[in-house]
Amino acid sequence: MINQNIKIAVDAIVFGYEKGTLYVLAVQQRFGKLADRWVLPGGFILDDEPLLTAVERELKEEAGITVNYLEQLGTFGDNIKRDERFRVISVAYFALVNPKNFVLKADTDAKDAKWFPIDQVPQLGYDHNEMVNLAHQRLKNKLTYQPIGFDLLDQEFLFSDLENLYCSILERDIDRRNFRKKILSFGIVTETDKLVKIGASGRPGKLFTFDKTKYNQLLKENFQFDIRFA
Amino acid sequence: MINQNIKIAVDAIVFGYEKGTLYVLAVQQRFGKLADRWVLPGGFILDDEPLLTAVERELKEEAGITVNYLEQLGTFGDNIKRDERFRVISVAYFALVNPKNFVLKADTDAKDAKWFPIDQVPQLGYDHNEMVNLAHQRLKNKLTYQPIGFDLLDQEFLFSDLENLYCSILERDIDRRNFRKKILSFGIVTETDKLVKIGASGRPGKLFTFDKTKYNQLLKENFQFDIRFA
DNA sequence: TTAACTTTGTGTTGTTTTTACACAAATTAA
DNA sequence: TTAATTTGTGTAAAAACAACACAAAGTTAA
Repeated sequence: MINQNIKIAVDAIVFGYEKGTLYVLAVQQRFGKLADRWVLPGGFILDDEPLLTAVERELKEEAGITVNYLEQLGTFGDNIKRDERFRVISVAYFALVNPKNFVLKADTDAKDAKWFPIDQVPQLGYDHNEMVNLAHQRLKNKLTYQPIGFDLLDQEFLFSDLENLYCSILERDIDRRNFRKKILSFGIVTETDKLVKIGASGRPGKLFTFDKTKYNQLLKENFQFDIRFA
Repeated sequence: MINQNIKIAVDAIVFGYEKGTLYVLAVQQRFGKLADRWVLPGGFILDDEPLLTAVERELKEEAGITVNYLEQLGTFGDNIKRDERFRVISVAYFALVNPKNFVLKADTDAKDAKWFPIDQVPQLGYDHNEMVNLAHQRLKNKLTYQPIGFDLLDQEFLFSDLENLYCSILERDIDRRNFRKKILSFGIVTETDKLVKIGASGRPGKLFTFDKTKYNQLLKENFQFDIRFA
């Protein structure tokens, strides 16, 4: 008989983006050893609950959000002292959401839920800073070879929004003309006929949308999304 | 108090390569519900044992091997009926080894250990075929952006060995001249002064080695290994 | 109402990278 | 010695990338 005193949790690194800043979601613990401490949203899974379901449930419970994109990041379990009673192994998930779509609300276990700019994330409990770093890396990489940036934006966006998102997350300058040319060449972003003026001043721009159906179709024909430039 | 009746296991998808064929390691179970069934090497982790250590231990115990490359692949846990007594969540690891370096020997739990050509893997127990598929995909992808092919070859190899490895694993033709030019341009493969004749006939070729130190150094200078062509 | 400012939108050219392609040299087997 | 096999090498055309500037549409302030 196997004698194992280990419990399984899930945690989520949820990224949000707004006006040139990348944010990470953290919640403040209400109970336990680390009460008041900021940690990633997450918690123990139920015996009959799939991992993904558990993450979605916790995000709903602790912050009141439903994400646009969710994938497994990795499993962490060698920080054996998370709880005194047993070892905890945590499966971390990488998630993207548009913060505008939700008002954060801490429901049950969490005292508070809050967006932290990625460069101002406080010291989190457990090994959660490590998870954030890994997820941040994943985000940067993935942005260049998968069209996940759209999951951080409104459904309709200005080309400059997309460009700024890439600039700020990848932390480098991008040539506006080359960027636009490249993205449009893929044929997965379509122009609507809506003109819109956003900020204070300047020429109004057209709104664009990401055509997911087209993208999935192209994938079958061996299309490879790829944005990498100086 | 958390009441969770779940156990944690690790499993490894170990790839080996020899003469144009990619192999996966499987072991035959000796005990339990699935006795005689082929499965991936793996098993339950100990309470105080890091995940990586557990995989290495199982590989040693069940097949007598030590791998060249090992990284986490993903965590599987939604196939709730692996064991009747409890749910099992398994952290799968991706591993590479040069089969020539070992004679497989099934030690404790395993009745037998065997290399299966990737396209002749039998139906494995649990969700192990799914893991193999995911790992196979990972191998193909990773081969193009990380120099992991060398972990499947002898320390000294012919350029044609490397080329054949890429051809056969990626299942496509490669232009010999362009491939060589590209790889050599990275400066991470060095030519030894050894000439060697391998097969039956043909002009002897020089042996090459992968310069890992040089590679690590280049990484710090933002070098990006990348092999993708028609 | 005009001038200054801000943001969107658009093409071309030079440079680099990728692709396609063929033949001589060294060896073995017949 | 001839045929077969494998290694080793360069060039030219095509495609992709990088660099770059100015007009159009709107707002704000003098």
